[in-house]
Amino acid sequence: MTAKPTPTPTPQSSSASQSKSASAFGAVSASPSFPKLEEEVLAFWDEQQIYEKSLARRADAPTFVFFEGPPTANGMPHPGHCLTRAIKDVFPRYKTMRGYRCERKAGWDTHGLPVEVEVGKELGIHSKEEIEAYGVEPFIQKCQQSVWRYMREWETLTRRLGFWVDLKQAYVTYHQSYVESVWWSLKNLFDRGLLYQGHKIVWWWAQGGTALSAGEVGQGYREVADPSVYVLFPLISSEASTSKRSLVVWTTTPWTLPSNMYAAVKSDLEYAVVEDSETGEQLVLAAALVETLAGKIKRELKVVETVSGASLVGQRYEPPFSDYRDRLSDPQGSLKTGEQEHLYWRVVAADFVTTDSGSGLVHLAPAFGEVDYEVLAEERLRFVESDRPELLCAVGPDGKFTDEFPALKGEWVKSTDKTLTRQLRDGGKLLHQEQYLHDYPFCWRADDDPLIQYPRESWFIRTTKFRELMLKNNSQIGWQPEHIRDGRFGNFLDSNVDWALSRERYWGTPLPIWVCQSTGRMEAVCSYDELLAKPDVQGTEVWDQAKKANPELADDLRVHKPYIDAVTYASPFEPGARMKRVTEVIDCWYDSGAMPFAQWGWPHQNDDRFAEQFPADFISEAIDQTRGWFYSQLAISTMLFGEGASVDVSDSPTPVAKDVTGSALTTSADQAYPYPYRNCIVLGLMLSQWYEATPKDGGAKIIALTEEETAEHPGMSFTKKTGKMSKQLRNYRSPSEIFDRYGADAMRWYFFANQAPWNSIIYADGAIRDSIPEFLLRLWNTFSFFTIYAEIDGFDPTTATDADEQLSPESLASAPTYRPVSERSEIDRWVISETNVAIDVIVQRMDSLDNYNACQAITSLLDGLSNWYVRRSRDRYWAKETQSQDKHDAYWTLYETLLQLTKVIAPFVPFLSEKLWQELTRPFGDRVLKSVHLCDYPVADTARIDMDLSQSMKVLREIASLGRSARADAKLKVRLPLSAVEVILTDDSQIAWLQSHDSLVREELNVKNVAYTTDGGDYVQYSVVPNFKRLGPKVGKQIPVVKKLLGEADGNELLSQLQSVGKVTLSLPDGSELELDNDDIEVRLKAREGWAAAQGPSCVVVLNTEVTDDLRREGIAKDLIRAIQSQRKEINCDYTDRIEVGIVTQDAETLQAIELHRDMICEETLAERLVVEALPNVTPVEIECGELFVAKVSV
RNA sequence: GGGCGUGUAGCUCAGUUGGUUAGAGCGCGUCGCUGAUAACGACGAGGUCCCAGAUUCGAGUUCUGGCACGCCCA
Repeated sequence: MTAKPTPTPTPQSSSASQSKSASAFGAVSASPSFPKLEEEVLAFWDEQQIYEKSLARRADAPTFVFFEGPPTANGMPHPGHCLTRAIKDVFPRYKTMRGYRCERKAGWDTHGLPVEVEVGKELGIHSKEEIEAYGVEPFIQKCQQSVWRYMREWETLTRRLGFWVDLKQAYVTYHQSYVESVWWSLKNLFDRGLLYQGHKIVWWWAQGGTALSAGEVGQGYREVADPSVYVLFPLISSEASTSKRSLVVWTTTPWTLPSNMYAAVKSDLEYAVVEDSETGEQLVLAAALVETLAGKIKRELKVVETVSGASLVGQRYEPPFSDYRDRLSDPQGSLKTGEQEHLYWRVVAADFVTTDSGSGLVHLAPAFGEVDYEVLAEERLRFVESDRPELLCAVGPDGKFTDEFPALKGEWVKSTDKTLTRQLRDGGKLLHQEQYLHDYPFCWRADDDPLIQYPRESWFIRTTKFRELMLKNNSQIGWQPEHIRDGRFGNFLDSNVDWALSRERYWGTPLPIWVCQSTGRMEAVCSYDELLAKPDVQGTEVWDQAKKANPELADDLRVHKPYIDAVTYASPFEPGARMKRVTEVIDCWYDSGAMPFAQWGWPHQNDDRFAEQFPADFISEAIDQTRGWFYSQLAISTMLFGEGASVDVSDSPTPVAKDVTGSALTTSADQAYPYPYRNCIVLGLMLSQWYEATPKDGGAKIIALTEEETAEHPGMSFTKKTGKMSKQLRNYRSPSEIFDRYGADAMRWYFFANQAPWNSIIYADGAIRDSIPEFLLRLWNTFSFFTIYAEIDGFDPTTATDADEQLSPESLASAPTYRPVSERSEIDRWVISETNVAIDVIVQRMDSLDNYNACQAITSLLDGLSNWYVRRSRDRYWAKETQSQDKHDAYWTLYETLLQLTKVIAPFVPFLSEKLWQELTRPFGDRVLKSVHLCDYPVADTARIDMDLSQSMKVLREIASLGRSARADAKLKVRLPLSAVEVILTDDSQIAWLQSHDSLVREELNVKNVAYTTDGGDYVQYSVVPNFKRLGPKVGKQIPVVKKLLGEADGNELLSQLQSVGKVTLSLPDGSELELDNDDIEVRLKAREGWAAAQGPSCVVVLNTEVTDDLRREGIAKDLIRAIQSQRKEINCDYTDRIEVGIVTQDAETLQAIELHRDMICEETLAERLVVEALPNVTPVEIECGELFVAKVSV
């Protein structure tokens, strides 16, 4: 093994001969503060407008279209938002470097109930009445202001994370131009007959006076105990003789009983008439539930007869509360068949009735249940139009009983269960009562308010008409992961129902429909100007006055409530009548879905921008957006621009949008599917991981985010938890704190490199911290190593006079010291080959939107560079001769590789890469691009890829690894030289190459000689196994036999047969013979017992364990060198400081070692003098064999 | 109740078209290195691939049925 030379040259020669470039790279901190570095980079980007420049460079390039799904800036961002924004950043950055123009327009979702709730909290008000009392005008003004409250937080996060997006040009959903785009689209739908009004049973927040979307309802489910009552509905018998008989009807919502209309059975279910042993009454219920009920009421129920459900249908009963019956007197109506039937209080058939719980008879109050309502709808169809049953509803929109149920008028229904139950009991109509645990929705913003189902008049979009088109669209979208297409999203589209569009709220896009106050006929309006152009417009002064009173008022508010409601005009449908707007605003999901065109204010403006920026090539959000933004976008775009849209338009009887605006609507219908986004990465949800302890005194829970933090609470026992991030629990670190502690790159890298993005990610604080040494610091160390020696040796890349502004590898070739790669050493060619292989993989993966595997390739490249290339090349940088070609090669190779790597990682860790770029290109000054983000992404140079070399090096690394393993087993430390190792391989294909490049192995393993052979009979046992992949298809069922035969045969024998004849022949039990060639079988090695050996997949490494005196003394010398080097550091020697060394020892062999290896010791440690006595005025350190004195020599 | 997804080492996760020795990082243990050093490296231990069936010469991978968890919807 060659001695490890010291860093050279001397300080004098260094500064003298290389003064020009010696400071070229500058000093690099060994332990950088990444957060601080990132702040500097941010300032640099701002100052130099790098983002703007990166776009400008691609002004004429093909587009890569990205849509920003607008976040609702209605709360503080948490780590989950960082993931979304990081993914949204990495691909546009990558595509930009790959030569595309990728604009990134930010956007904000500003409308909706969440904002209203937030403002309500601030004002201390809750219900719609309170808002009305406060005043709609000041209320929506507050809403508009509130939206900006968290915006700064979001902008700070966005910037600090390095998410490049144009915040200055952000689209905002309440802006007039945006609202008018939405109006245009709604008018289009209206004119095509796709907007209609209907009844809908909705989940209703009575206190807030609004319906909640399915998503909102879903957020509020929690388990509660509700009363479960079995109520008797006495049947009205036509035969007076039969004894009293009642239906047993079950419900968990007693408050709906006053509005009862029917009782439902299932036709094909068996029902039993039983006699109550106690009262003698006859009860009707599902036969399957008789025993259960008997158990509950602890009475015997004797079955009198059984009947089918169908036979019960049509029987009439007395409703549990008689108010309606008293008032309506149990009317009859004419069926379409001509017969008469009672409108209410009959048994009807319904498929949803089960015997899972209850009694098999279900109370129907169609006002308060969607399925109940459907039954009513069917019933109505049986009657002639003038005689249909009305919807009975004794509850007002405020959730309180109305005049229809005078007994409890004005009472909040959910608190009347007890009273009602008592009344039933008093009336002898309550058979049984118990508590029932089930999930029930509450208002997600007002925890204490249970929701009720309630009928509302609502506007719908006929999306069901577009189901097939949406599915077709969906089928063409590149979903990541793919199962979204046919799974969650596909199923959702499959079961599409019409979009309930309207909201009876205040802060939202107003529904642009005006109604004739006389005829009720309607028309839609697509812009404010169109409205103003209507005949005899009145009411605009309301806005004018508000603006006059408060000039600060945003002009955008004029298209909002209440101002827009004041605007009326003359009805085109009847002379003298006025047109007045409907009162509703729309679902803010519609706003977000309109974003592809509304962000440009299209079609009222920006035809060209829209044409160019639609559809998107790439969008990404978390999986909760499946029914949100992913759907709203797809639905709206399909309806407006999809196949057949223009046909619908031309068929429309009323003037359509394109005539009003002059914009061509049909551009889209020509475009190919898919709409409106081609690719979508669906991110998993982010969970948190933390440690939790509950104090014994029952105080508040203590939350620790890392294991270390738990130590701050001695005596507490913490349990590790994984779950949702919770604002209340504060079980996650705020993004800004993460940035301050670890930096944005650390977080980004963790997100990109640790799991496929669609998995739910468990955010663990420690995991982000860990990504620093794993990747960032390792890269930094490699870079720092380079600068230290480049500095010392005065490596000057600017001698490449033709270097281009991106320092591409080709252009560096102009340097006089630059040799073609093919002429450089194996290890240089290897690392360059590996780099190009990695680039090839990374580009492929990133083009497929696969950041995870791209990062894997980066990690393994960095590992090769740091743990093999640099480690094995250190001697070359330390070599004395500063101008040797080998040294030049080493620098150029490392420099190039670092440059390439810097570009490769730029989209992932934009800060660190920027810093590296600045440092690496510093010698070139203004000749190179200011930012790595302005560079082109590297492209693999296939000419530099050498797969054979790559394969051989892999074996070499395996040999080194096995050698170390064998040393460890034999307890022979690496510092002790050994005379030889023998490497036994299965075949000779790589021996020649290995032999000619064995210095790496000799150095790595600290051995004098390496021998390679395929003939290792003494050391190893051979065994032969089938190559299943190849033989499987060939011999099929014989495989187990072949395997057995090969296993039983003598491996060494088979091998020699194979080597001499090129094949082996097996005699199978069935008498046939099977010939196997080299590729059909696989030779395996196993080290024999008794040798210091280790085996790997392709070879066995055997150590010669004989330690001669010479070897032992050399080992001692190396131990001494180590001790001296360590002491050099201890006394703060500079790299090039000279020292003198004294060693005091009684050990004769150590003294011999010193004499024998004096030169090597001095050379390696830069010792000018080495004596075997104490040095005066120097504090000694203990070493194994005595005392060591090291002192700096003053110059 | 329905849909979708997940289940692999102590932890967090990979695992391409089925191929017989299931991988990485962290953590742990042992050792090494000591001028890339508040770092780093090597080696090692650690697995019933959730369970049960089926298909197949061969299943972590395909199919069926369970179980557990998560999300979405009722």
